[in-house]
Amino acid sequence: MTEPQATGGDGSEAAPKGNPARRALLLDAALRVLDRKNIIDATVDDVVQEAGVARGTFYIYFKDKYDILMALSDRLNEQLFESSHLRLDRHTPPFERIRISLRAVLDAWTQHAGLYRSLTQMALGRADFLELNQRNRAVFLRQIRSDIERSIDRGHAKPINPAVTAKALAAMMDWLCLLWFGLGEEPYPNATGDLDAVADTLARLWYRVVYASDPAQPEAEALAGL
Amino acid sequence: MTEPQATGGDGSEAAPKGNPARRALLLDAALRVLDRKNIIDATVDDVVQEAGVARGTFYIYFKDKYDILMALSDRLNEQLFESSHLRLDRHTPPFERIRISLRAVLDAWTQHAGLYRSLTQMALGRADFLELNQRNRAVFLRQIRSDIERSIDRGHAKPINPAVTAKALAAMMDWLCLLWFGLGEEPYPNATGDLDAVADTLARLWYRVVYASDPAQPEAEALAGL
Amino acid sequence: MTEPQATGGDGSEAAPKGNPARRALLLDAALRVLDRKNIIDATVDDVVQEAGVARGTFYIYFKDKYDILMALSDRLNEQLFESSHLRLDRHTPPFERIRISLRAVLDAWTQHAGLYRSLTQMALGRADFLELNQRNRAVFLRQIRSDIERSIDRGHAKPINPAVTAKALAAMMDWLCLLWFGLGEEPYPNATGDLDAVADTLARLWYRVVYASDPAQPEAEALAGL
Amino acid sequence: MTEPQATGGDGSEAAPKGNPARRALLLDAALRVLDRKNIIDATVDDVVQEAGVARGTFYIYFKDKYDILMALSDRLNEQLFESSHLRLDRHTPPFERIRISLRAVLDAWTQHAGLYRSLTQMALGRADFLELNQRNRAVFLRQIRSDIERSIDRGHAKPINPAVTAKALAAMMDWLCLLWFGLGEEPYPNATGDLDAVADTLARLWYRVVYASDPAQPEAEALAGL
DNA sequence: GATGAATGAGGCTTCATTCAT
DNA sequence: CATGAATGAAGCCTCATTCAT
Repeated sequence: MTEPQATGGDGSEAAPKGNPARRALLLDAALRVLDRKNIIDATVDDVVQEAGVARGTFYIYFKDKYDILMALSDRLNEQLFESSHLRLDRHTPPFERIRISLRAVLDAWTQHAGLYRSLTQMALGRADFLELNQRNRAVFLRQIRSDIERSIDRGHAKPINPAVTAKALAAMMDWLCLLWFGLGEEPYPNATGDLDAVADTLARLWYRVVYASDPAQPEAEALAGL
Repeated sequence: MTEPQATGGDGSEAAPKGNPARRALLLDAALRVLDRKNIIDATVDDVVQEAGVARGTFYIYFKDKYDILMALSDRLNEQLFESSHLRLDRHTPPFERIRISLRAVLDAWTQHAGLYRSLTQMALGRADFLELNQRNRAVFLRQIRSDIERSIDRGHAKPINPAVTAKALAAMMDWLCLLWFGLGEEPYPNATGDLDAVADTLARLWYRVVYASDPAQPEAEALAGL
Repeated sequence: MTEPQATGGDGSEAAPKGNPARRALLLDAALRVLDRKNIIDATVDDVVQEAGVARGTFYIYFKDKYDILMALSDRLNEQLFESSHLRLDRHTPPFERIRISLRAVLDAWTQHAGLYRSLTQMALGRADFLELNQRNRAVFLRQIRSDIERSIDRGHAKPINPAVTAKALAAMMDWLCLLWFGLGEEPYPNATGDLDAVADTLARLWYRVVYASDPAQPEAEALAGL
Repeated sequence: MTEPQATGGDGSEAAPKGNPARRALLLDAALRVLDRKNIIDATVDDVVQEAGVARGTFYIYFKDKYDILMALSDRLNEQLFESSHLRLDRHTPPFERIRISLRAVLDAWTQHAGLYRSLTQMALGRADFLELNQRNRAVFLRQIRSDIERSIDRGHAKPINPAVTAKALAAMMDWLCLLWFGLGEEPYPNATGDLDAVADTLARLWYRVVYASDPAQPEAEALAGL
């Protein structure tokens, strides 16, 4: 199903050549283009016009439009990593932990929907982007899975296959957010103005999956979370 | 983000032109092509070569490659509708109902993964395919949602936003299956040989979401369901 | 400049094969099509759809769309010949003769503008249609020329090259009518509702060319002509 | 027939993209192609082969073959405008004025017959080219008409509808020249070697139309004009 | 480095014409 | 004769990529 590969980006990050400001200019332009168009319809021309540089300049910095998409993905990952210092308190109760994490996911999507949409679209069609996608999800998957395993170990719930469950929950968030932020399909009318409420619902759903019960005092916890 | 649309699928189903057998030949060929390639990389030429007909023949039956993709979607929907006579017994217990339904979903995906993948890819890039996608999901969404609402009404579980929950569960299945069958990413190694086990896990997960508890005697119920 | 020829039509009219009614049906359909479209844009499909017959039927009666255009031209010539019995009285004065003839030309154009337009368009691009066009004009040219020569012989006017003058006058009528009836460019606003007035002006113009003077009592003559 | 109207088409004269020399190369090539073929049969491929450039190059400079035809028309208009400095002396007698003008028209046609032919062919089939054609003729029409009106005002001739007369005379020249130079149909054998004689005849014809008489001393004037 | 004109492969689509039924 | 599906040649046009300045 998949086709030729263009770009690497598998960790062996050689120092990008050329003027870094120019490179950033192109990356930003590409990001704006991807908010308007999807990667399939976007052309190198769209990007250079948006950036206000010449056609050939693009090829100094990037191999093709897929290469710049990879670069955007890499840049986003770096940004997310840097901003993930806001760690959760060791004593935060489980429901809160889930809720806060999911809320952060929703936030990330609101800001990078266009990019995620194009990355997803490419993952559906090319092996290298599928791998990128899998790498990006791997960290979250592992975390979800270990949460589930810990819950089972502690006897909170009857066993459930952690691999399947983790994948299913991750898939749920990915696709729900893609439909919502990437394609404009809100879970319910005007949900976008009410991210907290949706995060709360999703967290409860998630809690039920992991603990096979509702959180102890959901209302209290929810209030405490505000 | 999306561009001008070419193909309709707007319900105005005129009697298809030409020889129905030829039309079917092309549809089947396109289906095989979409198992190998995604819709973006596929060309009209791929389809006519696979079908063994002349270039121009394609355009007797379809407007372009997106039109034949729509037609494949329509045909699949008709097939699914016809084969959905296997209704569930009125007295099937909830967990069993869920498990059997999810198992049917997995089956459908194993057989039509290539088509689903391309339909999804198009939904990410074109408004008309997004609408098609939404129409196709609408029936399932309504059913899931009414199950949840009924469960809440009967006091089985504390209230949870049914709209969000239904969307989330549907999204979960869609994306999990797309990753699995459409992109070869198994939930765990060799999961594909063990669809029943995965269906069981997913059903339990689903049950937990709806009822905030584990099914009474999952093993017994599972046995009874065989 | 010209390209391959398809059709003959050089006088050796073999009896048209097939059902004459069918043939006429196609000719009429083609005529209607040529009122809407020019011959370049018209397709065989347009004609058979207008006629309500199958595609292949066309090729039983005609070689291609140029062949049917030739046939339309031939049919029109036959019709014009048959309806040209209304001969002019031997004693009609010159101005009247001119006026009545030109009026007849205008009438013919109002009725066959679409056909004439397409015939002209083809004459601009293909040698065979140019020849057809020349044959069709030849009769008129000879008549105009002999009128001029007679006028010179009788000493009505100082000599003027009859070949050039005849060609110029014929060209004048052809192109004026093509612009007017074929392309909707009226000589003045609402001229089409007042063909007699235009015919009168053109006749006076024509008279001046041939006789280098105005007709003796144009008003009287005009009245006499009614 | 044509005249100083710099811009054609849509009036939005952005600075033409790309290398002007390349653009001129393509224009020249197209002109040569249009001497051999008419615009209908000509293809973009013909032009690029004649120019010796790649297919895609054409599309940098022109939208399609009709666009380059419009551009050729515009360029010709500019050229004619620049070379129209040779103004007539204020005291040139009427017949001379007419003769010299018509002679100039004949000259223009001898040099640009292929282009005029294709422009005419397009005017028969497309509204935008008809408008272009009308714009190009408008200046001449106005001039002819005002000459006629002036003649009438001065009592040179009995009144004749100036709108119709002007259109008719313009049509006469256009179609005569198109037949002659564009389609090779000479007014009489070897007329092309004797443009002055034809111009003289046409001028006399024209004079008769406007003044309803022959010029005072045609022979003397003609001699003076040589 | 930066430019942007030039390239040409590759896909799309129409439509005249044939031919088996 | 009539049909209309099938054919495939012929043009169109876009866009990723190169390269001389």
